[in-house]
Amino acid sequence: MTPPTPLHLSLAGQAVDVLREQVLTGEIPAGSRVNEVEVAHKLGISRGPLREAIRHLASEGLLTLVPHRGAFVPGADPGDVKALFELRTALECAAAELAASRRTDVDLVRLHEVCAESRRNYRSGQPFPYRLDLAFHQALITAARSPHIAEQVRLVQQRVVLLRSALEDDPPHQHASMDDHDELVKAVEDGDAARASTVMRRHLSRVCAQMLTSLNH
Amino acid sequence: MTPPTPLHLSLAGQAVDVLREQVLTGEIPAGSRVNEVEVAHKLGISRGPLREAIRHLASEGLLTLVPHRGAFVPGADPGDVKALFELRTALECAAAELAASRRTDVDLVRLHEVCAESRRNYRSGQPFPYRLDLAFHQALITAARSPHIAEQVRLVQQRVVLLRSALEDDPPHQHASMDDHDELVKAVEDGDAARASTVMRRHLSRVCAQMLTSLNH
DNA sequence: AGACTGCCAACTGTCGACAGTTGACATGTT
DNA sequence: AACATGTCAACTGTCGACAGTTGGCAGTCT
Repeated sequence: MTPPTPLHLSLAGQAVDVLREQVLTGEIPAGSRVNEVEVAHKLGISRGPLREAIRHLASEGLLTLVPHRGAFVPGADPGDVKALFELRTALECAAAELAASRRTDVDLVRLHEVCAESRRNYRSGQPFPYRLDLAFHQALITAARSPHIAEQVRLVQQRVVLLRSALEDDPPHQHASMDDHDELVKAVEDGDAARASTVMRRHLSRVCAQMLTSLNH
Repeated sequence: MTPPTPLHLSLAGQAVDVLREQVLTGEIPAGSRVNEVEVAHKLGISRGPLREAIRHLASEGLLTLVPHRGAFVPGADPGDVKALFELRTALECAAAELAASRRTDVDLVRLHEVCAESRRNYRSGQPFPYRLDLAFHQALITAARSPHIAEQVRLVQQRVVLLRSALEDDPPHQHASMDDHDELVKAVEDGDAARASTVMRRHLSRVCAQMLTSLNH
């Protein structure tokens, strides 16, 4: 059924997926080094494709390259966290504004859906899975309909996930986040771009502060 | 004088610089393909480092990769230009806000310097070099002191330069841009973040509209 | 004439091997 | 003992060659 379609991704592409997963889940812990021959052998490929995969992940900020030394999983530096959240705030506030002026009905349905699932999860007493938080922000940038902003948001959120994996998971303040999310959906629903941006900024500033305190134990 | 320092960048790094230059200046025209063996031979290197260079430029948006076909210099699509400027606006408005609240005296000196040179150039009757426009925006993001935002702005501006190289250069509206720049400096000097953001948004919206008209001849 | 089929050259994807550099350990010196 | 120097294994940077895929062209059939 896929005769001409190269169903099999290139080896480099596959390696990117596998490595990204391992880095984001902390399977390859922060600070550790990626040995080319070792990993290539483990993946059953040669060093060429693996190198391309490593460079790709480095361009996404998931690895840091040191000439003649190799690739390392970056750790969490408080100063860098603040700078990263400045970028995230710039991107997601803009996304919130655009979403407020461009959202369709299906976007709103999706946003309400995610919020409802969060509430359900909260009442069940279970810990707040980051999955739901990501789903919310994902739904928002979808509503913004700005492909370049969406791509950058994806990259930044990925780096935030990496930072979180380096933290001993403090359960996120689900209640505060849920309230922020609800308020955001309301602003987007009303088409109030300015309010959406303001709420997003407050939300992210709260999340950032929380991560910084987690960093100092 | 640089005994341990690997003064010579890696071959891949050198190739990145050379290729970036050739792509941005239009020496490799939009739509054309980059033949690996041919270019590698021309640069006197092997295909390995060249491939890494190509992938790197692709991650910067300066090349588009097609599996089993190779790398192409992307052309200018009006819809994409709008989306790109949405990203640029998000980033540079945030930078303008931050600059207004963080700028030091040396930042202000630099900003005034660039504006003054623009006025001098204008009075001399010469065409407005994009160099001065880039210098202004560069000075602004320096004043913002947000490394991640700065990096992303650099990448976006690079793509704008690529778009411009694909256009038959219409001289930019220097007068309007100069006024915008002056107004921006004033807002930054006053520490008025909201105003800086507003002016930047208007400025970029103007520049974007101008590029779109240039696209339709 | 037009459409389909099978071949072919060109190019990308991948591999294994060689060369140069780095950090660490061992040895010698003050 | 602390420091400087020499040596070495491990790893990255680079290269040339092979295999698989793509798009185009010639030839054939309707």
